[in-house]
Amino acid sequence: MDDPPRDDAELLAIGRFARLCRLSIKQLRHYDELGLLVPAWVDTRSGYRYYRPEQARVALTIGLLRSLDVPLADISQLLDGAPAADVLGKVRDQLEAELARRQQSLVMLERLLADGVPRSEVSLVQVAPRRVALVRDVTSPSRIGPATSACVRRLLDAFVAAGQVPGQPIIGLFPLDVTDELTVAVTAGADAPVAGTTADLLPGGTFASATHLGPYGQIGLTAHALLAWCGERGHQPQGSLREVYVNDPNTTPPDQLVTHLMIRLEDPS
Amino acid sequence: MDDPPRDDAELLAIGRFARLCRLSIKQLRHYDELGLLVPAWVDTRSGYRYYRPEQARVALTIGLLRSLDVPLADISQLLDGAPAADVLGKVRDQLEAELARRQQSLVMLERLLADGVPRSEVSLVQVAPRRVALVRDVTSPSRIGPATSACVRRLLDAFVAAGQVPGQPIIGLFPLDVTDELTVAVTAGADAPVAGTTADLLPGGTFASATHLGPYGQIGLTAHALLAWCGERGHQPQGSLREVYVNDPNTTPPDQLVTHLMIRLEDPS
DNA sequence: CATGGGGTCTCCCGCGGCCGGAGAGTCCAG
DNA sequence: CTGGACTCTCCGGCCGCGGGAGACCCCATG
Repeated sequence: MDDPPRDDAELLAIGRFARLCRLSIKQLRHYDELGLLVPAWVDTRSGYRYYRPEQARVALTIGLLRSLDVPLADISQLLDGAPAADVLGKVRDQLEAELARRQQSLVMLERLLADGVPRSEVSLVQVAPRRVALVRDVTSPSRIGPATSACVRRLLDAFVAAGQVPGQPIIGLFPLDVTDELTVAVTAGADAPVAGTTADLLPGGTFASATHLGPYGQIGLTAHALLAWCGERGHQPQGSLREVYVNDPNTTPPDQLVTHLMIRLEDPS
Repeated sequence: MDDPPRDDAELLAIGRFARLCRLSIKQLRHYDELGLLVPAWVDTRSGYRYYRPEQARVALTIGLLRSLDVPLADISQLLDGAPAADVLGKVRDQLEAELARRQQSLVMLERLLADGVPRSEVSLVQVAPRRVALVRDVTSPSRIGPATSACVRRLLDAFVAAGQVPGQPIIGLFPLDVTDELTVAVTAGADAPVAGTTADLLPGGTFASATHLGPYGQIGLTAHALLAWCGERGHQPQGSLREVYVNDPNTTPPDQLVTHLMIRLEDPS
């Protein structure tokens, strides 16, 4: 059992090794426990861990990757010989998504700081059912913006290719329960079917409606105000949130974009 | 004790209320426990929580702030009437710093993906002590880049104001143990004192040296290689990490910036 | 050869913001 | 009265350690 070191002079106790590779003793013990960085020799009697100086490179690499917030599980895979491109690529993609999300958060926070928590005016409107052409995509919460733009492009292209003209402003449909995977759809009025799109019927009924002024990235704030209004009155919103894009974002400055937000309320029956 | 509700019809059990304000039951219970959002009435016999529809606005506000990663403690302060500018301003600053850090991580990850974990060539050099003019600043790890640039500007301005010319390339000094607060310093050779700077003597001795090619933001990778080299050989680095800036970052593309990294090794005595 | 001081061990708790599940009790419609 | 849906509390888990308690160990002195 006892694995006698061939050359004691080379072995470092955990404290010296920790200083050498700028990790804490706690970290080294943790990495040992996980099998990530096992000491070159452990005294079975005292339990003391001893490291070889050559292990410093691995230790420093772990520290480097940790400073980039790479999870220990991924570092473990890397050290076990998994292809760096796969593991780090995945980590990079996650980091990129997270970064985009937090940048959105920052923008929202700025607006909250400037205007406070919004309390938009909400009105009740009656809407008739409407025949529409629909384009759909499944995406993650962080990709809502780009995914919606892409859908709008596909929708408009389909109208152009079919030689038709949208009958009403473009409307986006978004599920209310935002989980990690959601379906976005954009529609435009169309009495005849349009190739490359799905014909659909948007239900009518009583809707609560609020108007958002500003960039699309901050629609969440007005949506919050709208839902708060419904909640206060005990209305249970049904179906998707509708966003009616009044302006063309290509020709309108973001600060002046107008969007109507609408949510169907339960039937009063 | 039992607080009879004046109007039962208005009260919602936790499940309905959760659906109304798009929170999970677990979250609501947690917020109750923290005193963040206390049910309008709790049946003392069964323990059932009942909420009033008007509470939906607060609940949704909590959800909104949480979606921006605002910590519950800060939300709690806000709801207790703390000035939004203070609390949210602090949150925004933290988010901004975190964002900058992660963007650096992303850049580093990209380089790691392209080049793998670096293994720079390291050489031993003898360096003589040197008289320098020094400018110092205390900052956080995420602000190293800007803080160093600012120091360099101050240093050069001081030389200009004193009508002197730096004798050698500018050298940055950085502590090896990066905690949450660190002192950065930049120096340039100066035989005579320069007003607005501190006269200092950089110790000489044996140094391990590696050369970094590329943006300053990725110096950490070469520093890692240098420390790994030292560690493998059991050398205990001493004092600060020196960065010798060979080019002028204002006239050199980031990809072609050359920086010598040097770290003093312990005396062989 | 004892002593002391600094290293090191294991074990447990805590952080933040929940989620998942177990096992028991509650509510309400048929 | 029964059954199914709802709700309760309590416990454990996540991730990557940090802090601290209490016990043991190692080595350089006297």
